[in-house]
Amino acid sequence: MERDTAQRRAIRRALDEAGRPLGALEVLERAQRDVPGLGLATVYRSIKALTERGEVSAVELPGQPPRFESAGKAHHHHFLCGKCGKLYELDGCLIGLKPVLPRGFRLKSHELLLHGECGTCAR
Amino acid sequence: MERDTAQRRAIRRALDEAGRPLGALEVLERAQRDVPGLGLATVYRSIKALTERGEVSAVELPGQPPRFESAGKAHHHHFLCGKCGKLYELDGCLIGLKPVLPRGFRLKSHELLLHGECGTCAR
DNA sequence: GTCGTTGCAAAGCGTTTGCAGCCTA
DNA sequence: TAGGCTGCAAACGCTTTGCAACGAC
Repeated sequence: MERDTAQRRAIRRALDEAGRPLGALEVLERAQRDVPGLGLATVYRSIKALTERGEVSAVELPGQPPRFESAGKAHHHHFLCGKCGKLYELDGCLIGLKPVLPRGFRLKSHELLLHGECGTCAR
Repeated sequence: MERDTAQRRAIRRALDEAGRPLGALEVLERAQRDVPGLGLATVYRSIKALTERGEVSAVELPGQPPRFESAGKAHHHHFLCGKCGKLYELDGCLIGLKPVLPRGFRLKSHELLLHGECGTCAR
C-alpha cells in the first residue's frame, strides 16, 4: 500500500462515507461511482492492505461474509438485528470486569456481538 | 432428522466426545472411525439438521470456517489463542451489566470472543 | 414398499492469485 | 524507467445441491 491511486482513494472514501460496515460488493458498488472500471479483486487487495495497516477493520458475522469499516473509531461493538439483518454500531464497551481466565492465559482483545431486534423491527 | 442412522450416530458421537468445537473436516475424520465410508456432504447435512434442532451450535471465528460443538452446555464463551489457533471454552459469562442499547432495541443474545495467548503459548 | 438418507460429483459462493499491461513516483 | 498496481479470468477452499442407489421403519 504505497502508491496513491484513484482506485484506493475511491475504496477508502466508500468506507469512510458509509457510516456502517460494508460488504465487499457494497464497497465495490460505491467505489465504482468514482472509478467505474474498478474490479472486485482490487477491492479485496486494497481492503487487505488497509486492514494490515490498521486503517480498516473487518467485522465477522456468524454465517455471513465479513463486512469492513474504517478503523480509528473508539472501541465499540455491534448489534445485529435478526429481522432486517442490519448491523449497528454501539458506543462504548460493556465489558468492565476482568474475566476469569484459566491460569496463565493472557487476554489481548475481545469481540462482542449482540443479537436481537432493532428499534424499527421490535414494534 | 427423523431416522436413526449409523452416520448420524457417529457424527453426534464425534461432537459429544470432542470436548471442544470441531471443524467440519475434524468431525468427518472422527466420525469415519465409526463409519469409514462417511462423506463430507453427510457431515454438513447432519450438522445443519442438528443445529436446527438445537442439539449442536456453530461457533464462528473471524476469518475461519465455523466449528461445531454439542449444545446443551451452560452459557459460555470462547477464547482463541492467536499463537496456536486453539479454541478454548470458558465457563460462565462475563457480561453482568445490562448494556446500553439505543432506544427500542431488544437484546436476545450475545456472543463474546476473547483473543490472546493460552497458558502454553504465553510463556 | 415408502420415502428419508447417503455418497458422489458437480455446482455455488466468496475470496485469492497468476499474469500481462498500466501508471505512479 | 522501475516496480507497484490493476483488471481479467482462472483457481481456490468451504459448503450446498442434484441424483440415483440405499436402508430405516
